[in-house]
Amino acid sequence: MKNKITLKELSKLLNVSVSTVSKALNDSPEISQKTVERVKELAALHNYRPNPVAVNLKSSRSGTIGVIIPNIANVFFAKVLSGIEAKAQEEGLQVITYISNESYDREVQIIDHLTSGFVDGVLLSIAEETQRKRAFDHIYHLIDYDIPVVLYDRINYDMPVDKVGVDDAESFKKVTTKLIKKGVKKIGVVSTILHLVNGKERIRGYQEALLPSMKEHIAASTRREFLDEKIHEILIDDKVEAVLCCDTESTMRVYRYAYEHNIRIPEDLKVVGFLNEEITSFLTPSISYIEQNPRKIGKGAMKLLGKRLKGEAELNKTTEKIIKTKLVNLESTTFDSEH
Amino acid sequence: MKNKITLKELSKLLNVSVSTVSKALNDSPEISQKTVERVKELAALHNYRPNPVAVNLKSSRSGTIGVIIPNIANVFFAKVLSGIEAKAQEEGLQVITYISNESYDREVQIIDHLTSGFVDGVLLSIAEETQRKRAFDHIYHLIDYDIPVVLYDRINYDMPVDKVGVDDAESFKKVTTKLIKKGVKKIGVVSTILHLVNGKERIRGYQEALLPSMKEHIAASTRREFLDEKIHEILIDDKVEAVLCCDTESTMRVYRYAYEHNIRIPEDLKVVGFLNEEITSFLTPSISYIEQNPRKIGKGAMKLLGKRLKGEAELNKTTEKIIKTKLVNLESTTFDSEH
DNA sequence: CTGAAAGCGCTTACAG
DNA sequence: CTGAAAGCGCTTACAG
Repeated sequence: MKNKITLKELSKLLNVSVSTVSKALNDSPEISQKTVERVKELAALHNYRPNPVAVNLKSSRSGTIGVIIPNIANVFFAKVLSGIEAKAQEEGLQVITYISNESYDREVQIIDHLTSGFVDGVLLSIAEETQRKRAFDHIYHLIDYDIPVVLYDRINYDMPVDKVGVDDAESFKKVTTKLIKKGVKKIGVVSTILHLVNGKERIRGYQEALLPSMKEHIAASTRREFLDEKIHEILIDDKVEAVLCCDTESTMRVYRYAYEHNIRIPEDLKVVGFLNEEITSFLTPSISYIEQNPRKIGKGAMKLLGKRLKGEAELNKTTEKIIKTKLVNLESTTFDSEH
Repeated sequence: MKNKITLKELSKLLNVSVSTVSKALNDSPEISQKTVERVKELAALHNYRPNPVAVNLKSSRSGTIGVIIPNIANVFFAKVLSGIEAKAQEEGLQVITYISNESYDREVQIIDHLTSGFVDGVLLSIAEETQRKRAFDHIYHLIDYDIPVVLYDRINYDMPVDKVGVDDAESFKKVTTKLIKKGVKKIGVVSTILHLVNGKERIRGYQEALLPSMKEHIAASTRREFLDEKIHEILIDDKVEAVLCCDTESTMRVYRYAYEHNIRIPEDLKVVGFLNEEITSFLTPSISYIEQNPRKIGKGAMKLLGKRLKGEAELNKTTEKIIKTKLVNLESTTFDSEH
C-alpha cells in the first residue's frame, strides 16, 4: 500500500491517455459512458485519490483557510474554532490553526507567513497586545495581498473587512436595565479587559443604561492586586448590590472575594458573569451569565469567508454580523428566565 | 499588490534563467556570488515568496500534519493543541485541525479524507465512541498507507505506532497511597469515563494501592441520574472520607453534591479532581487536583511525529512516552506540597 | 469520443 | 557559472 496510485499509472493500466482518465473521473461529457465506467471501476479498485497538492497547483487555490486564535485555552475561542471547523467541513475546506498567544510579534509572524499563499483566506481575532499597541499595519498588509480576511469576536475596528461579533454594548445595557427595573440601585462593573474593544463596549453599554441619578462603580485593572483593591472599593466601601463582570478573570475574582468576605450570592450581591457554561456549572452557588454562542460566531465567520472565496460577496462592501447574546438565569439569582 | 510574483517573472526582470533564480535563492554553490546578490535583492524588493503548493508538489510532501481532536471545548485538548502548534511551528510544519466530536463516524470520515495525501502525518486521540465500539480498522488503514501516526493521551491500545500519554494508573496509585499514609480509611472513586482506557487505568491504579483490608468504593456511570445515586451511596451510605474523581464531570458532580448536602470540603470529605487549573481556581473551597501537563503532551507527540517524518526514528520500533502527572495541593486540602 | 500538448510554480540532474 | 529540459500530478483548451 506504500505508494499512492497516480493518474498516469491508471492510464497505463487502462491503455488510455491520462487526459481521458482525468476527464472520466471528473464526469466530463466528452467521454463515453463505457470508458467512464471502466475508469471509475479501476480507480475504485485501487482506491485512487487525486493528489490534492497537484489539484491545488492547477487551480492556484490551496483549499485551506487560516484561523488565528489569540488563546486556545480560553473555552470561548475553542468553541469558536469548533464552529469554524464544522462550517469549513461543509464547504470542503481545510482549517490551518495558528495561535497568536495574544502576542503582537507572533501575530505579525503568522500573517507574514500567510502571505506566502498557504491559505485562501483568513479568520482573525486580534491579539491583546496588538490592540494595546494599536499597530495594525500587518493586517492591512494581508488585506493588500487580496487575501480575504474576516474578523471575529474582536471586531470593532475600522477595517475594510467582514466581521462577526457579539453585541457587547447591547448585552450589558440590557442586563443593567433589567437590574434597575428589579429595583437595584447600586450597580457596579468589574473588568480586566478595559484595553480590549469588547471590554470598552461592555462598559459603554452599562453606562448608557444607568439612570442620570445613578453613580458609576467601575473596578478595572489588568493586575490582580490592584483589581482586588478596586473590588474592595465597590463591594465594601460603595456597597453595590449587583456587579457585572466583563470577563472570566474578573468574574472569578469577584466570586472568590465574596466567598472570602462572607458576602452571600445572590442575597447580598447579584453577580452576572461573562463566562462559559462549563465554569458556571461548577460554581456553588451558581450565578447568572451572558452566553455568547461562540460556535455560532465561528460558523458565521466561516460562512462570510466562504462567500468571499466563492465570489458571492460584493467586492466593495463589507458585512458585519452581530450574534445576539443571551442572559442565562441560574438557580440562585433573581432574574426571570429568558427564552 | 494583487498578483504574487513568480520565479519566471523574476527571471525575466533579471535576464537570467528560471533555474538560475531558483538556485540563487536557495544559495546553491553553483551560482556566482554576484548573481546571488542581484537575485536576492530583486526578490526582496518584490517581496517574493516561493509558492508553497508548488514546492510541495515537487517534494511530494505537504508540509502539514493533521491533528484529530475528540473535543476541543475540553481545555485539556485545547492545551494539547497549543503544545502541538508550538512544536510544529518550530519544525516549520502547518497544523490542520480536525474535530471528531467523540464520534466514530466522523473519525472514520476524517481518516478517509486524510488518506488523500493532505498531510504527512497524523496526531490522533481516539474518539470515545470508537473506544466503545472497539472498531479500529480505519486507524490501521491509515497506518497501512504509511502515514505516520502518533497517538496522544488516549493511548493504551496495542497499535504499532508511537504514543504519548499520561501515567494514569500510576497517578491514582500514588494519590491513594498518600491518603492511606495520612490515615484515611475509606477511599472512593467517581468516574464517568469507565469505558475509556484512561478511566480504566486510573481505577486500576486506585485498586492496586488499596490495602487488602480496604473495601473498594466505586461510583461510576455515564448517566447523570445514575451517577448521583452512586455518589449518594459512597458519600452517604458508605461514608467515604476521601474521593478521587476520574474526570471533570465527576469532579463537578461530587462537588455539587457535597455543597447541596452540606458536606464540608475538606473537613468531611477530601476531594482530588482530575481537572484543569482554571476550573480549580474557581472552586470555593478549592480542592487538590492532578495536573496532566497537556501542553507537554502536545509537544511530545509533535516531537515524535517530527522524528518519524525526518526519518530519525527506527522503522520497526515504536516509542511510548509517558508524561508524569503532578499532584497539586490547594489551600483547603490536607496534602503536603509536592515539588 | 480520445489524446497530445501546454501549463500551474517550482527544483534539479545534466549539458555546455 | 548558466541554462535548457524534465518532471512533481493534475486539468483543460485544442486537434483529430
